[in-house]
Amino acid sequence: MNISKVEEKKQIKRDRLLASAYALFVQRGLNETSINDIAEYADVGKGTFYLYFKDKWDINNQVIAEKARLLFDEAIINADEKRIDNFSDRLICIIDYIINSFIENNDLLRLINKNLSLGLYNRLLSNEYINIKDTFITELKNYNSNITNPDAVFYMIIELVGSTTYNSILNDIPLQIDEFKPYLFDQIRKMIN
Amino acid sequence: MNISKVEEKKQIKRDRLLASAYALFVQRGLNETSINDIAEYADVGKGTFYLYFKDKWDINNQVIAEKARLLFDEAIINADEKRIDNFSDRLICIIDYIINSFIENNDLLRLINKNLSLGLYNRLLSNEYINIKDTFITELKNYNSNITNPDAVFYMIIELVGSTTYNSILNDIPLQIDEFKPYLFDQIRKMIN
Amino acid sequence: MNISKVEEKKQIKRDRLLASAYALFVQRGLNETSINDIAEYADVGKGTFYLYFKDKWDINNQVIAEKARLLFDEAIINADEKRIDNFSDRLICIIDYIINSFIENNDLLRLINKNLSLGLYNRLLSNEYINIKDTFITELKNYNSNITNPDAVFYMIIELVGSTTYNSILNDIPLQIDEFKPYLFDQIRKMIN
Amino acid sequence: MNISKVEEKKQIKRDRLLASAYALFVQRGLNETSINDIAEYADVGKGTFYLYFKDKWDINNQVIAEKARLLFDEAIINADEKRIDNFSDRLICIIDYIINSFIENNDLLRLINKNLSLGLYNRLLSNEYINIKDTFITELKNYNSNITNPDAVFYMIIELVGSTTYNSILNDIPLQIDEFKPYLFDQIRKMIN
DNA sequence: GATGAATGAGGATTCATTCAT
DNA sequence: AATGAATGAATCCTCATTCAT
Repeated sequence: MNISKVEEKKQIKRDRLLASAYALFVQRGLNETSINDIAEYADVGKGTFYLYFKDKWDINNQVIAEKARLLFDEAIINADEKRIDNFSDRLICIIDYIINSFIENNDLLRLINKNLSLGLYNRLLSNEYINIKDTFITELKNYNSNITNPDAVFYMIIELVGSTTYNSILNDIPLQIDEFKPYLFDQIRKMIN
Repeated sequence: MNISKVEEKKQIKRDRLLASAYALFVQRGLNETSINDIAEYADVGKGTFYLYFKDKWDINNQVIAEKARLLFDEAIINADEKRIDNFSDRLICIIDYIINSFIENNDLLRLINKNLSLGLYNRLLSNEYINIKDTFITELKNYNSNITNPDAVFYMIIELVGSTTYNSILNDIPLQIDEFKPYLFDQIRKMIN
Repeated sequence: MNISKVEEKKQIKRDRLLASAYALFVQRGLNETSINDIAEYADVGKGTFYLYFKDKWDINNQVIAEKARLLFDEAIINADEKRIDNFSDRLICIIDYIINSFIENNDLLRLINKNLSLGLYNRLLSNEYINIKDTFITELKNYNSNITNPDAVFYMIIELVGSTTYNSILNDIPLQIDEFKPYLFDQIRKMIN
Repeated sequence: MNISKVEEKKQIKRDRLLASAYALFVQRGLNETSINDIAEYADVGKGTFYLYFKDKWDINNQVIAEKARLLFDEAIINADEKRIDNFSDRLICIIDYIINSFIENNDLLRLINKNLSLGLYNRLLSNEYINIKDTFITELKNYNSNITNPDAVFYMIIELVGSTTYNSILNDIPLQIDEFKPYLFDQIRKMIN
């Protein structure tokens, strides 16, 4: 069909721009990347950029959103495949998968960690496909009915993992990630028990 | 003496520039503030800026360092005055003081949170006057000899507090800071016990 | 017939583009209107514009020509209907009609006044349907055979009316148009007598 | 003196930019001249332009204002030197001087005629040094006390001269300027009598 | 004939940095 | 030491125009 062919081409351009932006943001950082750079690297006209994105921050958000969603999806699928019944084990499994992905892809860690704004962050956690937060909270309540505020627990886990793994993976602070993981997971188990 | 008078004048210029930078960074953010802006707001020649600072990032680090050190100092002095013997209570007291300062001064919270790079961060924790980290670790060991890695605990506490309070104070997420505090402090006590 | 239907459709597109250009030129001015704007406002593809017009200045001229011709035609028809025999009265009547139209439609006044180039101007005065200038000159000669150069008189009248009414209508300078008219008409009568 | 030397240098840059803008506007027109062009032609850094002018329209207005004022001043000085007592002769003398200047400098005519906005126009007529309009009106009243509205007469003369000479000088329409002058001056005399 | 995606030339503007005074 | 005029690289963004569908 004609229409789909045009749409397909558009999708390709858009994808090329996203990939280009990802590569450059990761390489040099957002501030040091110009729209010119992105278009050039994507082998696309400068004006084409503006057909798909408003500005640098727009494409940055979309890049992160896409990458982060992909990562979450994979982590959950992986946990599903392992058919772990116990909630706390399942949670650790998901977190472990994400941490391992970051270990293998430091650039992604850097990008997500540096640029995740609150708005984007919340959109990610409750997107149309998988409402991560609600699922977690429901499951946590079943698992441990003593917890007075599952919401608070959820956020503390997210923030604790997010902020500590960054320095552990990239700078071995306070410990190398492999050594740090036991302490982190131990802490998480304490939080939900 | 003449020399001291000159030194004094220089100090005044430097302080004016730091104050100006703080005001503008807080108001518009680092990216949207130019060196021209800083010099103008400080009522100082544009060239004068370069006599005291290398570039925008240099003055930014110095601004944050100064403000953060001041805050830590106050927090510790305050705890000292209260003569709390119990380690965990003392720790909570210090953290509470810092959180309360952030509640009263959201701009400072925003500035520190957004711009605290690892290098600066570590310099702050172990500056010449007060080695916060070492003091903490020594005291923690005395308090609970079962803890295998006090370093890891220290970092987890720092990161947990840093990342959760930001959203709690500014966006009431997951809860208003006053409601969130009990959960946070509870968590910290768990960590060191 | 098919052919006429196609022609009709083409005419509709062309008219839509002209109307769109008129609206936008009047609203924002020529410089601030892009071809994209015109096509979009006309609800027509961007490429379609180029099937009917060469560029912005082309459509601008056509817009003005159309609007101005319409105005002249109306003014003359109106004078004809009134069956005024006396030449000077008839002339004033025509001018008065045009001024009144401008009073009611300031946008048109602005558009014509700002963009009337000499070439366009002369084309208007001597278009295929009504040769305004020649008619005037012939009638003027009959009316007052003492006038040595009717051409010069014609131009002076045209220019005097054109330039003074603009500021009078839009800015009340030197007077409101209603107060200014007597002086202007008086002057015109002097010119042809 | 130091200060005056710096100020002098600044004045030179500003003048170079004005001269450059004049040359280019006259040559290619305002729309076809970029700020880059102006700076380059003035042999000045691109950024320097912005130290002295806001944008293209700003410098354009200043160019015209300067040139027009110069012209008026010259015309009046010239008339003063001739010591013509009779008001109508003096007026014609001034207008004649201006027209002759335009004949010798068509570029100036084009520039002023195309870009004289109302605001600028009024500022010119009543600048701090010579209030042309007020002087005219006072003198006209003395000359002919029968005139009911000298203001209206003044404007009509200005507009008539301005608009007819443009086409006469540049396009010989309706007549060459030398042939046209008698008709124009005759008309002006009629207006004030 | 109609469309609108793609392009890249071109223009406006900002700003870090230098340097003569 | 202090200044601020001068600079031009760098960047953003618009828009006329083309051309494949």
